[in-house]
Amino acid sequence: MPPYDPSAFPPFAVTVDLVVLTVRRHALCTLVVRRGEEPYRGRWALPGGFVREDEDLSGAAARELVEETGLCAHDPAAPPPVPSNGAHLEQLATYGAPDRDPRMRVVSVAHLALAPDLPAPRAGGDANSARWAPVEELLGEDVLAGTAEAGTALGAGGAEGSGDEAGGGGDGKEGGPVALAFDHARILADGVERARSKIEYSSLATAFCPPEFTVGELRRVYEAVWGVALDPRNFHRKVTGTPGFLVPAGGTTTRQGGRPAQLFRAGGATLLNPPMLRPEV
Amino acid sequence: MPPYDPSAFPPFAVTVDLVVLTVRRHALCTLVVRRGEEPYRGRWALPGGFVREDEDLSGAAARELVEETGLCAHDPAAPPPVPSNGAHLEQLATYGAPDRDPRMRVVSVAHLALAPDLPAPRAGGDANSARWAPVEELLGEDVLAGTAEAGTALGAGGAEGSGDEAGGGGDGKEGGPVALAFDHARILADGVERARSKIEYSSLATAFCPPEFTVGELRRVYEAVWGVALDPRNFHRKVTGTPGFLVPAGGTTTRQGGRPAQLFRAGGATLLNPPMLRPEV
DNA sequence: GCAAAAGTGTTCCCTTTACACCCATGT
DNA sequence: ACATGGGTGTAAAGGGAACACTTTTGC
Repeated sequence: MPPYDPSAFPPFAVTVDLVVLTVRRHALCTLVVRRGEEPYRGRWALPGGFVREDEDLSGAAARELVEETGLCAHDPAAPPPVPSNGAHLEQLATYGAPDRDPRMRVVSVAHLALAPDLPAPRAGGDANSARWAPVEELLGEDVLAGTAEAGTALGAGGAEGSGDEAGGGGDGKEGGPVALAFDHARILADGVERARSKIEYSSLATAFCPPEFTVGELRRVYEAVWGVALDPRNFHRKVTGTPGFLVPAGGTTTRQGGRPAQLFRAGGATLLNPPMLRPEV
Repeated sequence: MPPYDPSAFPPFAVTVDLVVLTVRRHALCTLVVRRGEEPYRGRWALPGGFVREDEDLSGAAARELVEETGLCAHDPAAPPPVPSNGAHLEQLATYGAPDRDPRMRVVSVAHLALAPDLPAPRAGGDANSARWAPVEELLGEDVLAGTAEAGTALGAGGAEGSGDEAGGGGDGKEGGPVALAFDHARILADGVERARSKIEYSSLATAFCPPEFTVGELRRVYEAVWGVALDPRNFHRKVTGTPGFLVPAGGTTTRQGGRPAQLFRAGGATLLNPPMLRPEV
């Protein structure tokens, strides 16, 4: 290791970028903000910002998350003072290619946040400069589920919510798949992949749900994130039979129509054993 | 996002640290180097160094790995020019607490490398300033396998290699578990945990083996990394029955004693499906 | 012959899967 | 009545754990 001479190492800017995922209208969505400056002015980007002098990395990520969404994140590795309101936050990966930002050398520590469906994004003052975008749109995921059949089970093509939302689809600049700024498409893809694999063996899928939820709602989270259709009967048996995954909350709800469903809260277990199995292909 | 004013963000030093793991004498070991300067002068630390101005993060990690071990790493995400000789290299996590280095603000992007057993570490010139240390020693892992029974299945207590090695055990300064410099114990623990879980569902365990190896040698890798004893018969059936995991290399060897064993090479598969199951408790 | 490591066959059991069937509500 | 989603029962198929048994070397 070379000696630590303050003039012997190149200075870097360090930022945190956030992949904030949620499930809206049966589709996996991520929070993007419109860039106001060059480069990539007008393009969508992941929210993020500089790490401050006195701040650790997860602290910076939690601060950005609050600023962008109002969510108080729960980072299992963070010290107690951070209040939790259900959102999950974890470090994803770090991106530092020399040319990833044309202006200077920037190393970005990306974080992954999972949140329940929120009313509407509140950007820094400007309302239409932030939106929840389906990841399928941003990544051009024709391969989201492999086959066309799975496409009928979920997403914009399904029967449940094709009505457009104000400010949602018609997003101005680009037509077709929207290209994210910088290397943010790569970061988003890595975050989505992490979420997809992590709900297999952990109870993290509950982070997409409100505090109380039904088995059916949890199943629809898995279906949206994985892009598959799951057998409701076997899913019910599986999740209720895994100790510590779900605890009954007492009430029932009929908000999905049909027979009233039991309400559950997330149990204490974080690791699922045996794991949920993601269908092949 | 605030505007990019070069004077508006605090400058950071960015380093890469390496968790280089290997299996020696049936124990999981990591490469540590003796620090020559303050702070932590004389203490063991993970190898690492500054990221250069024109270098990306995986490039810096690969360079450090060559400098410390002579290994040419294979990073699946890296561009072609990097030659592979069997070692595996991947990004682990990034550590950036404001006080992790008392002298300045340093963000370290830790990488995990898995290597076959090497003759001897070659530090930057100095021979006894680098060594392979059993992770058990560095982490005080009484909980390595949970029960005492598993301890008999492997490690220094086993029957196969209790003879001491020159320069190995008696390491000077500290008595008992050696405390690593900085937050390197945390980084090492994260790297070990990553390796332990990743060999479950990927073919990465072969990165600990020489180019040609037997099923028994591969099994001893799993036993050393997990700290458990595995049934040789079921293990054999499992790995030879997983398509793409192993391909016959043609010859046999008797270097382990007993009946000659078939030699294999790592197959093309990187993901194991179904995964290897780590015994509970 | 005996010890040691490599392989094969077989049995038991648990999980997953597929699907028939019943339950409780809204319209 | 009927559509919709919630929940239970059950039988077939697949994979893992445990272990008896055979094979091939060195001493």
